[in-house]
Amino acid sequence: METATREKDFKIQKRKRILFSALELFATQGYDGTSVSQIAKAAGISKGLTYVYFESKEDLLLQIINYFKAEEEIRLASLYDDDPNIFLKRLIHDFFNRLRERPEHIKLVTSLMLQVSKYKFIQEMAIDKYLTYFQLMQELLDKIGFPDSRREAKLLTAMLDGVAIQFTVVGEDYPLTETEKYILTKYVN
Amino acid sequence: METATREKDFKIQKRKRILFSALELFATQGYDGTSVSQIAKAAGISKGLTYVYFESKEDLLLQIINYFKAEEEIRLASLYDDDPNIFLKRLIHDFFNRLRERPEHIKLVTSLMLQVSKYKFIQEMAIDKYLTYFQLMQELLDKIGFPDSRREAKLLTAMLDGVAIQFTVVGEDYPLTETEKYILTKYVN
Amino acid sequence: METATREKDFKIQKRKRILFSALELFATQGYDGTSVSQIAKAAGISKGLTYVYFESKEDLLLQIINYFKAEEEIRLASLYDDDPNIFLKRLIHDFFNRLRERPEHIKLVTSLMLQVSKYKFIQEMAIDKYLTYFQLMQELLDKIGFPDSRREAKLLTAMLDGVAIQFTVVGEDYPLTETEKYILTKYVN
Amino acid sequence: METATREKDFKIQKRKRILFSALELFATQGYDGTSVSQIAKAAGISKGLTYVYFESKEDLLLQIINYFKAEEEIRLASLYDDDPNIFLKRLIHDFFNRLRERPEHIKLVTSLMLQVSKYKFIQEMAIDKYLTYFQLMQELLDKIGFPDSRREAKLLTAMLDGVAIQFTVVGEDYPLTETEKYILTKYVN
DNA sequence: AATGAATGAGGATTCATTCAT
DNA sequence: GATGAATGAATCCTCATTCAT
Repeated sequence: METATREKDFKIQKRKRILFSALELFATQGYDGTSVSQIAKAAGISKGLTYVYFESKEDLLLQIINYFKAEEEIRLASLYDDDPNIFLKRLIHDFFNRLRERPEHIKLVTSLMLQVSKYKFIQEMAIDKYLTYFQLMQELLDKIGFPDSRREAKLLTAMLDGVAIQFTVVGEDYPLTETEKYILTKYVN
Repeated sequence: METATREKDFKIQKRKRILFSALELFATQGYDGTSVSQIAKAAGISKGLTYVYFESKEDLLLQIINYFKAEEEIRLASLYDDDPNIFLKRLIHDFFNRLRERPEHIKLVTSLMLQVSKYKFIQEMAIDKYLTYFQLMQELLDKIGFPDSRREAKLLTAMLDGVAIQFTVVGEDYPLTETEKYILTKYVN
Repeated sequence: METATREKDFKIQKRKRILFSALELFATQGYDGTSVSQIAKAAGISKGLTYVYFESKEDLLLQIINYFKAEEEIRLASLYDDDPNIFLKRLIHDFFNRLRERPEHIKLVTSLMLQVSKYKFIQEMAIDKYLTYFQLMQELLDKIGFPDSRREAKLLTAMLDGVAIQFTVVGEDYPLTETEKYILTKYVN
Repeated sequence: METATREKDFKIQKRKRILFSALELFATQGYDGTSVSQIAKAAGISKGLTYVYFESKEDLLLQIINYFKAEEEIRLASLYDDDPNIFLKRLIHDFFNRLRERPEHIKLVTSLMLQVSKYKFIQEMAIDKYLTYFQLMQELLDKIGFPDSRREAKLLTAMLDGVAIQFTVVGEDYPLTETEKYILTKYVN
């Protein structure tokens, strides 16, 4: 039993190595610009083994998206607070934090949103993500007392997406912290 | 003379057909996800002819970017007004208008910004575009009397980029006109 | 009539320009390594016009070979002398002279000899050339009084082909004149 | 261990099959006149596999040349003898032997010498080969007691190159053995 | 006569995927 | 489980040749 568990863990670790290698490469070179060989090499395994863990290159992308979804659910739960001001503040802070620490994640999701027609699961993910955040933001802004919460939520979510793009373009020079603070002063009491 | 001119026009038209076919495909499928054959077919010509008008697939992308640049220069000039309120209003209106009428243009530019490392000319274009708009917006907001024009310009430009992404995701359902009006009320007197 | 003649001359001149351009390029880059566009550009005409003067790329090669044959016939006639010593001396001198002045001609013929299987007319040319020179040399060496004229003719012709190759490899540094003299001392009284 | 070794051998064998297929085709059709597909088919493998063993078509040619170099070094060493007469005799005999048994090898090297400008490694090979043989021959002729060893070495090496060309042209009918004997009587005691 | 636009086959190369070991 | 050899379709691009002007 013990051994079986350790082996299973081992398998899960390897799966993750492949997944994250793919994630990083997809984010920097694009899905079509990345080959399975590159992914395997980055993960330190053979090309063939990739197909033991994932059905295809497309499946790899699907699983990355699934990973994003699962991670997001956990993240959202961990950020929750009854006080809408605190919750919103945390949401915004978390966005900037990920931009600092896992820029590839946000970069990849953002660019996938622009390739919505490639696969159906991309479109679903994109719409799902859009709706989730939009509704959440609206609710929070509403509770906080914004007069036009619906429109404001739209702007706020757009703003965050836009910051991700600008950060990608400008890189290190982009004043993430400053922008974060400025947005907070506008939306959070 | 007449004939020569007509022929030249014909050539220019064909060049544009190829350019726009490529533009549309690059915007929807990505640069790497689009083959030269697809471009040629969309333009109604043979694969080989593409290479009479453009040196390579990369050159095609470069020429699209050059076209964007030239078009933008003209557009900016035509939108200019001494009154910063009017100028800004026009800028914002024009952005939404293009989103309505030439969504591929904005989609492509936006997605290229996320692939900044692919070619040097993409990076240059991205940084150039970012700086140009940021500075212009800041100047206008400054004249209009915004207290923190620098930070506000950053938000405004980010917001517009973000709207483009959301419009791509949601499509027809996205309330472009409403969002435009709402942004105008916030930034223009 | 006058005009017609001049026009005909003009045509012949243009034909020659194409032929020589092809000859030079075939010699330096090889037949397969040379494109019809390159030939046309080198001749200062359009691609299409090439096909007015020559049926195909293959035909161009065939005509070059025909040109070589015709030129050779004239050359041989002009070198003829009743005295075998003088005739042989002239033959050898002429070979070295062409190597100095028209290295491409010899280079091309030599390399075609190594591609004998490509087209039948290449093989015919090669065998014809080989036999012609071999028989001529043998006859002369015989008259001069060489004991084993047949074998010696074989060596002498091989020697000349080999000098062409070595000259191609070494270039300017190769002592053409010295080698010529040395060969003459061995074979001509 | 056993299995691994056998597999490695298998790989080396396959590599050699590709190399020799290319060698033969390059020799008969020229480098530019030969496609990678043809090579693959001749080697009994798929086009794609060629690129597992060789980086490119150019690399294939380079490796052929490297193979020639290595083989030549071994050959020269095995032919060596303190007696210059014996050494020279063996050198000449070996040349004719290869012409009989591996005509493609000599044909390819000879035709590459005429395409010296194509790749730098061709030029290097050609000059290296020329100098090596020229110096070796001169030294031997010198020891044997030829009065003008330098010039004579030049002629002898040229002669051999020329014989290769003539053999290519004439084929089976060319009297290799007779020519070999005749050359030997002239240069070896 | 002369051009060069246009075509489609073919060339070198890459790549997702499979499979024997 | 793990490898990487092997395949063949697809990619970018070139080129001989044709044809409308």
